[in-house]
Amino acid sequence: MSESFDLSAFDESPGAVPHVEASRPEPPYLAELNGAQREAVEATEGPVLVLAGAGTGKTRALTTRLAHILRLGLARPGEVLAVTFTNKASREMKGRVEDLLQRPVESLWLGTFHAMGARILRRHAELAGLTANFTILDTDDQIRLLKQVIEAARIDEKKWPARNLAALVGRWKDRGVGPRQAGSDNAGDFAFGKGASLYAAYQERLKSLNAVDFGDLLLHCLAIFGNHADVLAAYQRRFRYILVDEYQDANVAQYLWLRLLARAHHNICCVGDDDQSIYGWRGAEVGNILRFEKDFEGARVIRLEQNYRSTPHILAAAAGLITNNAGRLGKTLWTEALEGERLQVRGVWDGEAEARFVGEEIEALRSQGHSLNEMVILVRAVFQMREFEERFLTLGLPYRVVGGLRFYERREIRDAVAYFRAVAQPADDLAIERIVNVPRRGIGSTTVQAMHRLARARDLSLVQAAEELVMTEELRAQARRALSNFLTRLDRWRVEKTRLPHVEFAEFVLDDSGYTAMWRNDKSPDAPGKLENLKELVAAMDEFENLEEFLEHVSLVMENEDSGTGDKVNLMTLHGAKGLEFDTVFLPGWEEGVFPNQRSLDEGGSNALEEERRLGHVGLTRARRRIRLSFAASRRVYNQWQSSIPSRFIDELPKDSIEYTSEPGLYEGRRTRTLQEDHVSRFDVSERPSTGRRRNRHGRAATSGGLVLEGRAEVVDARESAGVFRVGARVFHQKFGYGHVLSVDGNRLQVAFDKAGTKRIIDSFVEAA
DNA sequence: TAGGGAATATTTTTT
DNA sequence: ATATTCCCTA
Repeated sequence: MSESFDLSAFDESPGAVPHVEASRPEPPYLAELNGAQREAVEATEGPVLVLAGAGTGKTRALTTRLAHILRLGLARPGEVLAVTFTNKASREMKGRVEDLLQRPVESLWLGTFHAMGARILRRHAELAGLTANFTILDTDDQIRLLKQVIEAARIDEKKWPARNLAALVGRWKDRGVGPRQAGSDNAGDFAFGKGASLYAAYQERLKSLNAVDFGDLLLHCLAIFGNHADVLAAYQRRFRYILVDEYQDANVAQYLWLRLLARAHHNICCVGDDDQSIYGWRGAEVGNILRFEKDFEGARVIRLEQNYRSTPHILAAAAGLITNNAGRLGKTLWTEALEGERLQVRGVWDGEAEARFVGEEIEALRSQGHSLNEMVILVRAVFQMREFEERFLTLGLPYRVVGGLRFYERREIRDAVAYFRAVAQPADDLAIERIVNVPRRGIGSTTVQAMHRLARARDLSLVQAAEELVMTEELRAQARRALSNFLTRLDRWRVEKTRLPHVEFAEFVLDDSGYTAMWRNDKSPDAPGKLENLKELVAAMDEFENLEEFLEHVSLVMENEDSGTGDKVNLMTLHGAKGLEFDTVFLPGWEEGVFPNQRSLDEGGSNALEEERRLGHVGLTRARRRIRLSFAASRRVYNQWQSSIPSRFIDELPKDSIEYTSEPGLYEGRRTRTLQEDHVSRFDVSERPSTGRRRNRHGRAATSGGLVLEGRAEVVDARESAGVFRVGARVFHQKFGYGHVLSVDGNRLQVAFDKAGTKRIIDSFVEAA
């Protein structure tokens, strides 16, 4: 990790590499591979493209290849570059390589594109106009900064929101387009063509803050490689072997980065699956995979098609779906597995019924001895998760949300990190701005604005400006005192940073600033959790050498903590599921508009539809044994009921591999006639007399009382039939937990919650406990 | 300056 | 419907 940059070190001849192991008999790991996998491992020299379908052992081939290269002594660990897209994937790869070699492997260049970009950039920061301790901004900081840039240009931020500009800049960066080239690029339709100049201004601001955003990690590398041939040459010589996972997800910037680095040795091996390209929206170019053979002459293409994961029915379903896409490289997955169950496709009335169905299925499987860890619910979008969470809570079914909001994105963590940044990096205005009045210390927006004005006028950092400001008469006495106190504190922290070990320093700053006290005094129900998270953050710091290393980790790697190790059902998005596998996969919400997602279709046309289909393909191929797919006839969106029609993707699944098990009554007795006929009319809500009433169900029905749903008794839940709660009744609330009713006034309850204090609640938000 | 209340957007996916 | 952000008043 801490090797210093030294050009001469790159030139060591491979003769220094020990060849002892090469003469040994065939390593045992090769025997475990099939022919194609083995070919992918042993073809170490020259460009190789491995087209690997889902479940064909692609990660195994890639990790074995890496281990093989090291074992044969073809390169030393420091001479291999292995890039992945996620931190998880790189952790896994490292672990598996070490398992194969049966020893720890250090100094490999193994990590995400962004982490590797950051590593290179830190060594040459000055070539990009930065210093080595530059800050990596996350999306949130980025948007706040862009907002300032927009306002500085006297553009109405309301008409031209910073997030739109962030998206535009992001797209430029994905394509490797710097602010200069952006001008000639016609995509600059932000604020009447001011996009490119705002982009330039933003880059200037970043430089003056000694900061970069995610895209810059690669873009700056590209610029350095372009302007400093010696630096590029050194890396080209260094990386004797390059391995790339999930190549179909590479954007243009990443592609250019790889192409430059691979130019000396051409020993590049990319593994990918064009059918699993699901990140087009953030700049991934399937085209990269298609042109590999052109870019690297004499490239060898190896196909991995034997699937070790799923049953034939599942593979048939996946194939049936994906063949509807045009322009594939084309692979045919096959398996030796036994036939297994057919896919269950179930139509339900609404989202609630869907959650109920999934819950029942899970409980049934569990009672047959299946582990919850082996079940997953894959949704298209996070908002779909809520219904399942609610259902699982009432059932008492343990679950974990994978992905959700990441640890680092939580407010308390961002605040704490901002404190550390403010101390460690004097020019980090964004960090200062974030914490200057958190907790409240009487430094309000008037004061901050004054700081900004002075900083801009004299080209100072915010802290420098503040230091000047307290010397003047500009602020009122009260504000001046407050600001001066803050500056004194900040100074003190800077001193402590050099004296204390970083963990103690962190504790000290959080306490001394009053930040922990702020949460301790906070009565809200999630305050204790925030304190927990802060503790966790500080504890996590222990694993790092110093504060700087920790800050790097936090911006690039920090993920949400493992949500427990127990036996739990998994809940995640389809995107989040890539690379994972489960015995049982639930695929809810296969309706037009939800999946394929309407917004996605609106933005991207037929390309987007194909990407949605690939997403479906990813979902289906996660399953080893069984799939339960469902769609609802109507769903509550915002506060309105919306009818929906089954996803066109359902029609694309081969009939022989499917079994329909829709809810009784849903098709008015015609449910054996199926989904292949015109489904629009079947789901036209106007045909369903109960619709109007259902619409009321979550609105006024509870108060008007006495509604009887003819023939639909099963959907009337306990809450309504019970009418009102009595004083003293135990109740449960989604957010506040358990409590008892203090008073009742129509549908309004006053509830004393065990943890969250006393609240006034509408009765429909609690349920009997 | 702080705090409450109104107005506003949110719901695609993320390194 | 809910969460955040913004604006106004005390």
